[in-house]
Amino acid sequence: MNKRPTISDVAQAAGVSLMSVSRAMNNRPGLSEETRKKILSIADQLGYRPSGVARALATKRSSTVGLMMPDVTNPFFSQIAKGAEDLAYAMGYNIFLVNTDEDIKREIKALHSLFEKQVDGVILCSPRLPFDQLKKHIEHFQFTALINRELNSPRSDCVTININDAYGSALAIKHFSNQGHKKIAFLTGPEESISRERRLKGFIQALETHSIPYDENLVLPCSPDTTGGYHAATALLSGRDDITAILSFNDLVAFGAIQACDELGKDIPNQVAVIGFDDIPLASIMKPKLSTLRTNKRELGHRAMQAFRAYTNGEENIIRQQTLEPTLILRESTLG
Amino acid sequence: MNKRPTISDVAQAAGVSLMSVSRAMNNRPGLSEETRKKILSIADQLGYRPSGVARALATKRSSTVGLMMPDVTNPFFSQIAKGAEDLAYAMGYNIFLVNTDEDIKREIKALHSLFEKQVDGVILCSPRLPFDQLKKHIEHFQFTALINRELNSPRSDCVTININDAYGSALAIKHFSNQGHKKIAFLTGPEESISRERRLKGFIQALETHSIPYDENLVLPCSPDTTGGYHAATALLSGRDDITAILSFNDLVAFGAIQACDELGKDIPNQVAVIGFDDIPLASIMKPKLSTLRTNKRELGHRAMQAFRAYTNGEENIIRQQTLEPTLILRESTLG
DNA sequence: ATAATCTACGTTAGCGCTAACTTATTATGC
DNA sequence: GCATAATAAGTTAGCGCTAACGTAGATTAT
Repeated sequence: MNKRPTISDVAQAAGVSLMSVSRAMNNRPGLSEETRKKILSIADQLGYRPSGVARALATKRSSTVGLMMPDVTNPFFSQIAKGAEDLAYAMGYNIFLVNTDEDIKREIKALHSLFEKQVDGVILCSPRLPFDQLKKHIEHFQFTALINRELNSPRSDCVTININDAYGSALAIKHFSNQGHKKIAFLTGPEESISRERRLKGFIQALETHSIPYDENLVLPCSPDTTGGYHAATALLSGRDDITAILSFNDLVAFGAIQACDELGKDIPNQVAVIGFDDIPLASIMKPKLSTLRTNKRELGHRAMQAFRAYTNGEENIIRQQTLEPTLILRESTLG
Repeated sequence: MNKRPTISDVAQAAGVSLMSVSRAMNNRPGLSEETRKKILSIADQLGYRPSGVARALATKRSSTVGLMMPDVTNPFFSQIAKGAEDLAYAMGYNIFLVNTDEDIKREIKALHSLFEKQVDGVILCSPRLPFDQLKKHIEHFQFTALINRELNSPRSDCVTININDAYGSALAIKHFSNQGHKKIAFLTGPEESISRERRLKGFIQALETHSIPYDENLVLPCSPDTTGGYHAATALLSGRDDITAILSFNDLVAFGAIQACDELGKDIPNQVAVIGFDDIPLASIMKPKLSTLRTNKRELGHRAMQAFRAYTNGEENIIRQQTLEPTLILRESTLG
């Protein structure tokens, strides 16, 4: 690795001042076409690329965005990452990816590290941080997009983008009810999850709407993966035949539940109907094909970056609270 | 957002010089415990966090690594990302994630942007770039880990980490052969893929080893997802019953192939046996549970960061060419 | 013809930090 | 008790870039 050429190397080679090179590289006015071309050609020859670090220090803009999420490995989040990165790429921004593993301590460290890196904005997916702390951190960043989390006090530099979780639950219960289900279980995902809370609220309310009595024994928390769904469903369904429908925190949990049903000899959908959440790519490949509440995950990431772009462009009418509506996709894991 | 406090703000508030603050923040010698504590407490009070940008400019180290991959959405790559990010986190590094969408132009732009951001090293997953260009880019970086790609000319600042693809194919063919299969198809994945090439080579050689004639009509490229597998398998299997085994480029392709078999009324594994590649989390959830060549994806990312750490620590004996061996996991999609 | 404006540059200072050197003070050796 | 060394600081310069301002010469206005 040779020494990296700097702007002065280019300036010297071209026989011009630093500023002329800077202007040429940034495509700014104040140069004749001739000089500009000469500088750019020499820069190219030398393999010169401006130092983003020096530029960031001088301009106080790093062209960098932080993306914090529990786990990229989870299809839900990797899709968000993709949606965000796609637009970031188009904007000439780079993305810092940080996983938190649902660990609050790690979340705090992640926020600190992003702050030190002087990102121009952050996208925080499902932050678990208590409200007060979260708020304090947000204040440090120039711009924040909160995915899957509300903010009670509106800020001009913070946008929230949420799935309408309660509505999703309602859609599922409505369908279950229409199909005549009375004993509907809910595998809720992790107890600290915000989505869980909202979905549970929607679940309970929808039951009421459809005059189905709420039985708290049918509501079980679980880890948000196949194992969690498997264990929870096994615990729930063993030795009883009255539960005929399961709403699951996400598709992975649903898969786990289906596996449990399988082992317990319960036919899906005839003995137990299952609805998932997310519609990950494999939902339509599984057997039975999974009925699920589809959410546009790419769109979540995309919207976050769009809001960031709007904010940095100084646009006025940024929608501070955005909600994406899930849609119920009926496949083979439900009746009808 | 208030103005971010700088090192001078802390120095002034503490009544010490800049260097004392710097030393305190970096935990360097040359300070009494008393002063150190005072400085740290004042820094904390002010909410001071050193500017990574300024530090990077001064030290020429950004504590940042670039991670380039075709698509985070693909479970194979997201696991690599996780493995890398985990160790990066432990090292106090941040990761720039860049997707290339298998697009060479985008790959080049990604490398440029990472170079501008002055990453301390890059991890390149399955780069599609022609060899000469790739080499030229690598020379610009202080350290490069190549995942899923070889480098003919060894460099002290470049490590390659590969799956033993040919061996994987061989394991699959051996098993198929032991089960009496004679007509074995291979859905190879994208034609430009390096893995495809290596697996195909292993496939052909293994056939020879087991005295099975090679029939190029049984080898079909496909996009590396369920759709690709579905279409390829449909094209391959329609109107013929002689093909009894399919090796698939990855698990998604295998799922697609299984779906195709399903629709063609072919029983798995009795009429057609299927082996995938990767062992993504859902492979053991699918019905039938997928037999597959497991590769430790987390380990790939982890090793890349380990090599980076070793390199930056100035360690001598870094293994420049690492190979991970796949293992054949037999489940329900194969006989036996 | 002279002032006013514009074009195409150049100069200077500073972004926030640290490496490398310098200085004052205290501890140690003989 | 005095030289020597160690400790705990401080000072200076510079990392590579750009914002802001400066300037010479050409162009336009009056």
